[in-house]
Amino acid sequence: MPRPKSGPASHVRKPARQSVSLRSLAEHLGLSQAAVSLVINRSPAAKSIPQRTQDLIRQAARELNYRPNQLARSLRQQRSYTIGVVVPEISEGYAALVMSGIEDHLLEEGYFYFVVSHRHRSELIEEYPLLLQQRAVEGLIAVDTAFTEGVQVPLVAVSGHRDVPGVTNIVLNHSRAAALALEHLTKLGHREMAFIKGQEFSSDTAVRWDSVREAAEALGIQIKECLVVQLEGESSSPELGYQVTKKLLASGEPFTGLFAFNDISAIGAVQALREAGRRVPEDVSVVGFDDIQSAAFQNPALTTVRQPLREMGVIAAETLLQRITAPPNAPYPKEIIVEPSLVVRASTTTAPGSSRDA
Amino acid sequence: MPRPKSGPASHVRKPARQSVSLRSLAEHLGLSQAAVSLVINRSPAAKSIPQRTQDLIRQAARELNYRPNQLARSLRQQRSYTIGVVVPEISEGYAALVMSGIEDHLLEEGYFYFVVSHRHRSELIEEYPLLLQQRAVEGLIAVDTAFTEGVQVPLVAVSGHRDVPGVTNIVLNHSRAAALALEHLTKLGHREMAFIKGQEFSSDTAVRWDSVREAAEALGIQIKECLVVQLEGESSSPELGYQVTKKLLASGEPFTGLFAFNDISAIGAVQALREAGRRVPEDVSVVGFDDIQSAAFQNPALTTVRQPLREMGVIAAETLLQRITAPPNAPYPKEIIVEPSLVVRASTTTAPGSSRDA
DNA sequence: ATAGCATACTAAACCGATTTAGCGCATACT
DNA sequence: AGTATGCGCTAAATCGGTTTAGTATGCTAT
Repeated sequence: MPRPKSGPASHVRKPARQSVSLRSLAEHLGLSQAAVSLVINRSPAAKSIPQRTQDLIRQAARELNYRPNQLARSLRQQRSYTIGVVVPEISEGYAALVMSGIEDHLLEEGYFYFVVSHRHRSELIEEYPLLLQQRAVEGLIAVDTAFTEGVQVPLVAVSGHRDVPGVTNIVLNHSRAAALALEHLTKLGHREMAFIKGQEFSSDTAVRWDSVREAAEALGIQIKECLVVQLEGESSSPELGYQVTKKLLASGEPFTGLFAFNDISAIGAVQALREAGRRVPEDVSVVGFDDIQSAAFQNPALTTVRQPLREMGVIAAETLLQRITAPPNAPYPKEIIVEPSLVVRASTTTAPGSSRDA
Repeated sequence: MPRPKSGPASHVRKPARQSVSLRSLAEHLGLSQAAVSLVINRSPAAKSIPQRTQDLIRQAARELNYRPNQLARSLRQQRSYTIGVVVPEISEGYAALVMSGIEDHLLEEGYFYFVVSHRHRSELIEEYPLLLQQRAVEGLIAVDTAFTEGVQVPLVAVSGHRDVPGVTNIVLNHSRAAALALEHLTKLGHREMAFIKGQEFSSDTAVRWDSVREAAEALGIQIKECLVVQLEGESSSPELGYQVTKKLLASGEPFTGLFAFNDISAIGAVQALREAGRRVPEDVSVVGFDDIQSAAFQNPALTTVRQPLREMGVIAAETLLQRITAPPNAPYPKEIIVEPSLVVRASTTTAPGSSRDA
């Protein structure tokens, strides 16, 4: 249970009182706490305090190395300058990239953030937003995670939520993403295509699959049921893609193109294909999704549909801070759509025999 | 400047007062705040309060969905149950693995943590520990980051610090790590070896290099200056390893084994070798370092010296919490050594011609 | 002379909890 | 009768700041 223990361990140590408090600083100066506080915060109310006194106060603060306690300040001001970030896991790949975008913007603006990962355990998904709000976060960013209720602060979701009032969704243009991948493969002459769907619990799975079907239809490609597999399990290792690709191969149904749910599974797929004696890309072209850092350094380098993950993190942070500082009933965006792009690398090429066919 | 703006934006919204406070709950019950607090926290002092009243209090708390404000609690108790984690960057690979270990243990124990990344900018390395302490963190974990001063709370460093009083270092047994790699290569018959050293700023660079030299000497291997290159630049992309390996190849000096500073650079190295027409592992065996998740899914799968990064994160968190709850002047470990292991995969094999030679 | 005003501050409330000392009453004991 | 003990609570201090209302003083204007 992730809950502060009321009486932890044997020795609860009383940490040394903060060395220099506002009170001690004020006493040192022979002034009131109020005066010191006003000056230090450059409050407009300090305008009647003469420059000389202000200088003395600031100098003393510097010399004694005074640093106001943020806990106290937050309590009084009802502003914590803190937000909560909820991710499925702190993985290589997806979450790390989004987080680095979030961090960039937040820290620049003077906010700090808590990170929690729920590893798809539903009791944690319920509990964490509450725990974070107890810690006075001013807003939440959910990465690929859907909350059902209990969120009273502004919430921005990076791919995950649907139409819940109060949340701003940052979503990829999935139609375009699917079209990019399938157009690329068809242009290369591929007709027999296999697909790896995402796990049931991943919020992108359904939308993405719908988009794939639409794009396929638009391009006149028929999707064969036996060439569709679905990732299972919570790990984020290529192992999952490896497993389902074996299934795909076992079906005996021929295919020359493979569109994976993400780069991680594409990497596993490549391995399985190779073990089965299929060369990538000569025999099978593989397209991944996300463009995580290591996609470019696979062998062969992975062709993939790029999600601007870092930017999505930045946008999430920006939007959240805007919502936090906006007046209570101000309108806010329900959805922000970001565009994918196709990154063509070495894992795709013309379909076997297609140059003759054409 | 990462510093809270005193008057941010135009509309500073006064967030809705916390819906139900201790005060309102107590009023609702017609009891004092003290009584309610004692019962809710299961304080021993509540023993004189009859069960019936306790039940009423707890029931009301549940019904009104009372959740104590942690800010207020922390201020009063001088315990924030919060720690700060400082990393060079929120990358795929190293930091992500360590962080996931840290998170695992911390959240289990009811602690939350702030993450900050400094991207090797020295003013941030100085500023962040102070900023975190202003936010009342009870301890710090520094990942591959050396603080010079200003840390007044327990500090645990995961590879990075040296001999500073007050810090617990979690360090890899570098001698053993170097020995593992070089013994493996020599057993495979390699004599001509190239090395990629870490960046100047990486705290592991120096120790690791010393260990490599010692191990080489012990094995009777001569290290040629022209076969030693050093990573440069702050990015954590394989690009860096790619660049320096080109230099290595340009020197014209022959080599059949390559020991890289980390997996990321090893991946770049493989790419450079392959572009130069050298097959891996047939012509050159490559050993990486770290065993990041994607190492296993490279092609060829990377042989590497594994650092137990996740475990190091767990140990760091455990040690830190122990130090936090220990009495003020209790002794604490200065150094905790963790053991590397060699993970043999497909990027190393017997040296060209060595089977005939033997 | 005195109202009016600016200057240079301070007192005290407040944020939302925790925690110590102690009060009033009933019962038990000496 | 007087004192001790236990019960069932409460008052009030406290954590370390922020912020509003106000006070004392001196000066100017009428």
